[in-house]
Amino acid sequence: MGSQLPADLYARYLRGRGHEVLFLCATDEHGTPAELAAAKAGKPVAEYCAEMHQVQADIARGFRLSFDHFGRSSSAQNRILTQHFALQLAKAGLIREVTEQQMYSVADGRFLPDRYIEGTCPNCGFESARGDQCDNCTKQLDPVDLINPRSVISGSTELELRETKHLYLRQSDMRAALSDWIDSKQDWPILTTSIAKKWLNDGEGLQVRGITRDLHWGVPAQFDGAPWQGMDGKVFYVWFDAPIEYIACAKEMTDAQGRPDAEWERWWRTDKGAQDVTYTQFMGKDNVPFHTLSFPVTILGSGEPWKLVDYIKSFNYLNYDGGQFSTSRGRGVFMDQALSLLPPDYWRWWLLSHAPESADAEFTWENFQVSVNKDLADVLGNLISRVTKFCRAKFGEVVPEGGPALPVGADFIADLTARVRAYESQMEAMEVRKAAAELRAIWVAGNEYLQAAAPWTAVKTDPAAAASMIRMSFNLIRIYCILSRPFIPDAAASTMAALGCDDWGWPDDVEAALTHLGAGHAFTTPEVLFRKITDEERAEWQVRFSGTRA
RNA sequence: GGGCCUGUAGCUCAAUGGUUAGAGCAGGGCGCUCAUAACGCCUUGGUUGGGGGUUCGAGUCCCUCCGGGCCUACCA
Repeated sequence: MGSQLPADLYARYLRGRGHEVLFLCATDEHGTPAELAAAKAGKPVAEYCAEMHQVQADIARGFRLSFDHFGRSSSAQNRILTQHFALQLAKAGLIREVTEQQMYSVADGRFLPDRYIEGTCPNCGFESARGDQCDNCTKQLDPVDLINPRSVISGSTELELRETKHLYLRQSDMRAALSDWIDSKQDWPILTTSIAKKWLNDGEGLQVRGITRDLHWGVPAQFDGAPWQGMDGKVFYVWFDAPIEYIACAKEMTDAQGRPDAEWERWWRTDKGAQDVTYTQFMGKDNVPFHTLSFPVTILGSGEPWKLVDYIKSFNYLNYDGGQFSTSRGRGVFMDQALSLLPPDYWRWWLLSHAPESADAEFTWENFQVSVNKDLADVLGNLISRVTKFCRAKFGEVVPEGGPALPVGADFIADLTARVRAYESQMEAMEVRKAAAELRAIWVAGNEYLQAAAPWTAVKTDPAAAASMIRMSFNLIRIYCILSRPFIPDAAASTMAALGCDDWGWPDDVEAALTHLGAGHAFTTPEVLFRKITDEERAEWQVRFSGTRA
């Protein structure tokens, strides 16, 4: 959710500005964790993943994520495309077969990744050291170093080294091309490029990497036309097939709609219309290496004209009240629970205005309460309330007529225009926090205006002047709906509906937009747009989601 | 161990090497009465983690120490 919300914000903004947008997201369904979770739930892995996808889809809908398609990496489209890329990479000489020894758990009937093996650290004697590293003394380990090794999955000590064959991607052959490409991206976030450069240059540089695993669940690595033999029962590594799903996802969409391949290819093939596409990816920092290096190797190495990413926006982590979110400990409020407490706009606003762009961010209930109550209820919600209720009381539920067309001077319009342009700049730069701050300042400007104009005073002596002020205030609210829609789509839509308007045209010309709704236009006075979070609720939630110390 | 990020007001965060380090919230004062006990104006508050250096000038660059975080290639 941390990176999906900013992606949704950006997609909605671009649509609002009239751009054609294809916003894709998918569940990554392969890998050891998915297999184990399914086994734990006592379900076939395919069934389990289908259920999980549905859960994620419901959450996405609940948060109003405006995906054009929400795909699955286990789709037939992705299987075909993943195998296609593997074949292309093999033809380009970028894949090699390696036979190696790996730990096999007889009881579990599977090879175990290093992390799934525990034992006593030969260095410090810590009894729960993992196969890759000891959490106690931080020493790097190899599973064969462990004393009394056992499977994390079953606890079985019946482990043995077995020979197994895997495909390796010769990423190192592409090092120079990747390095040039990364260096050309001067405007990427430091977080993105620093992670990429670290992997490119550290130690011996970018290394040949295994792209298959000994699993039952995944895209089969052995298929018709595969130039390698003896890979039965092997699947591609999740991080080989998952990014390819970005592409396959578009085909899932057009297939589902019964539309031709040309319609997804124009987004993805630079020889079929994608040369004017701007491709932006949003992700948490843990995913950066796969998007800056391994996926580009797949794309570039294929020798085919696939669209390469133009901008990668990466985020740090969101922590919960002094520590990490923890599913097992019930620490933290999770996305499905969040929606049962409050509507999506409340969460969107907080999560976006506090997006962990420069450093890890922290969620606290106090901070959340203050943000929602102050920004949404007091500044924006109350502004809409005071304008509509004043109008209803003095002029009825129509935009009033009379007075000057615009009751403000050029300086007011210039100032508001400057703020709108600044907001656009921040949104285009994907500076999420700064955009939120600018939007809030634009809301505040509405309250400042009302205070200075004081239509409640003017109405006593010069009703026409007051009418003009209120008329402009309605138009200000309409502008706020348009500007705010990427952040708080539900509130924007309900307010726009209350205004009896469905023209979401972007206020390129702020002055013109301030007279868009004319006298006589009927409206309905909206109910409380954002209710406040009470101290009692906050206290209760704080306790409910504090978790149990393990 | 190595690499990267980070440390700025009570809290959350800003500040292309360039006036006196700024916002929001919290605190204090005043105003307003249309509004969701809301809004507006003014205001208190800083040895920019410590120390050293470069520079006409350092929150920003360099060194060092301290604290927090991430990564280190079979977790994904």
